[in-house]
Amino acid sequence: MSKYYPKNGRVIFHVDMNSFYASVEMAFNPELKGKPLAIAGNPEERKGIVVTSSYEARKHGVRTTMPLWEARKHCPDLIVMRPNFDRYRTASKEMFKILSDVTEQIQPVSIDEGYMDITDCEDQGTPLEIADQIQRRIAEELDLPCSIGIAPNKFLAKMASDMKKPMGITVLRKRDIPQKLWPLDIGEMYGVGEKTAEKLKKIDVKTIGDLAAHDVLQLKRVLGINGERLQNRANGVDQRPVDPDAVHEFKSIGKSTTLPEDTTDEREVQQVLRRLSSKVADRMRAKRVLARNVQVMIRYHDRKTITRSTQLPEHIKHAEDLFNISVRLFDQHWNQKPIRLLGVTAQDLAEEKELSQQLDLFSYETYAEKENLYKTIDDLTERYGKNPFQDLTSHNNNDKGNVSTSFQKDFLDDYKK
DNA sequence: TCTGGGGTCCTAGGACCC
DNA sequence: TCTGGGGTCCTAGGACCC
Repeated sequence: MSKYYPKNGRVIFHVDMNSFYASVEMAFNPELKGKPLAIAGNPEERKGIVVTSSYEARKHGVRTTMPLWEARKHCPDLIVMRPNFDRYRTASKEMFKILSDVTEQIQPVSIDEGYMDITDCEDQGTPLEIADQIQRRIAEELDLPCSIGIAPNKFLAKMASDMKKPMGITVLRKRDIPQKLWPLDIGEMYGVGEKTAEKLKKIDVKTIGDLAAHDVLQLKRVLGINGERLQNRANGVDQRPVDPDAVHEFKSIGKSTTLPEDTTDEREVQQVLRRLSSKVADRMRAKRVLARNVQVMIRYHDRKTITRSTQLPEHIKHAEDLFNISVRLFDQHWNQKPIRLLGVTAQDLAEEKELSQQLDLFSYETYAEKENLYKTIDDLTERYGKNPFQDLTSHNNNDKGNVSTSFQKDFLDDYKK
């Protein structure tokens, strides 16, 4: 068995759920199986783009980020559903629970994929046997398909899981690279998007193999430090460890929304910023973090997007502080043109417990009060024509979408059937 | 009839300090 | 008389991923 576990190397899995949202809906309602299904936002609110689609829908040309009207043109029988994020989160947790029966060395990357380091799992079988067992359990217990890549590092595992879908298991060893990796179009490579692919094709790098063999100095001139890194990956070199803690280390928490219609109405903007601030604050509280930087995002009618941020003298956590600061940033930078999207993001986060000593001194006091930004609610009322915090409390209660607890139980019961 | 929302990482320039 | 160079912080924006 030990020959499958090289002494001086790692064995990394990349587990990738296949068309995850659509598959969860099919597990939830088996009548949807085999039908062309798309998960999409509401077109009435200008959010009607395809987030995920089933393989049947893809056969007809439906693609992720395609506007719904275009998807329907390709596939008139398309069944369209709004996303049910609570369902997806529940299914995701169950999926990672199955992975954690193999090893604790798991790094979730998103709701539907993660890396595993199974180097020390020799006692559980060969890598292929372990992958097969994981795939079978996820299929049998959750009724969900996944693909698994097996490789000596994260990059190769990621590329491998992409090679056979759905329900594939692909081994990509170093010696397989020339035959399996290098022929692929450069645009297929993880880390190479539209812009980078364009730049690379201009210097005659058309496949991953071309990248592997190209003059590194020219790559660095064209792509900066990323050129060298991408070339290393193309040669199968990637030292990044599987880091189970990475998922807890939040760098930012943001919330943004496309408005139902473009607006220049400052009152409306403030209402939206208030709602966004409140949601961000809710999530900060849930994760017990505070922020020392606030960023607003404004997207205009022509989709030109600006971000403006400010560093604060101390950490904040209250919705009204986020709101005050984002309104101030907005006022300072809005060019008076119609707005399509607004966003509020909390950055430079710190854990509450690490700040608790300082916090004890002023935890009941808001940053706005402390800095005398607005001395009283009356000042605010005067400024905005209305107390902007008035319905903040009721909003918090109404707007959590917290149907989940009993609902998740139902869903799990359904799964266990 | 276009093109969501959640993130991360990197770069580059200016301010400021030594 | 005629301006170096390194380091850090802050801000804005680009690119990428799912």
